[in-house]
Amino acid sequence: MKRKYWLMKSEPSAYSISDLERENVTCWDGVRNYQARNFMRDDMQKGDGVLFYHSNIVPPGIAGEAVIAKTSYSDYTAWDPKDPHYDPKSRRERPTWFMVDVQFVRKCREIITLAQLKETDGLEGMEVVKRGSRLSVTPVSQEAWNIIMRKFR
DNA sequence: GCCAACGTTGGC
DNA sequence: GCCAACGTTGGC
Repeated sequence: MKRKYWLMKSEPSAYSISDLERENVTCWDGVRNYQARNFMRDDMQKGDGVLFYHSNIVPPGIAGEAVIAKTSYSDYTAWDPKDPHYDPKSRRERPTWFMVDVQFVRKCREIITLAQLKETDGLEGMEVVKRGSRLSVTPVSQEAWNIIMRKFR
């Protein structure tokens, strides 16, 4: 299957690119949005490229590159009443929420800021540059990926 | 801290 | 099934 590309948001106060660098691999738990879940559950394949995006910080932007290390499986944090993302709707026999494993590839030398992304020709179609975009997992086109990879240098 | 945008919930 | 109220996200 052809390699696909994604942008995944995280608040660095909760989990940053440096946390991923230290851990190497992490499970992307806590996603509680159906559209984002569907992308993870149905479309992500091992080896897909990931833009690791820092949200809710100044400045927001792409902080590094990662790769999908494991396809989706049940997000067990939904079953834990003590977890902040606990969801009683999700049953073990019929899980509502899913996660994937994400592996560190590299950090950006400098954050590629949202402002820069908005100014870059060819990235107009990216979800993250659109006004009011809140989806935490979004597909990235091959073209957009290539443009952004050039900015990593 | 503010608030626009958006998703979810629940009464009807 | 509609839609107002509410909660969350996330840029600024």
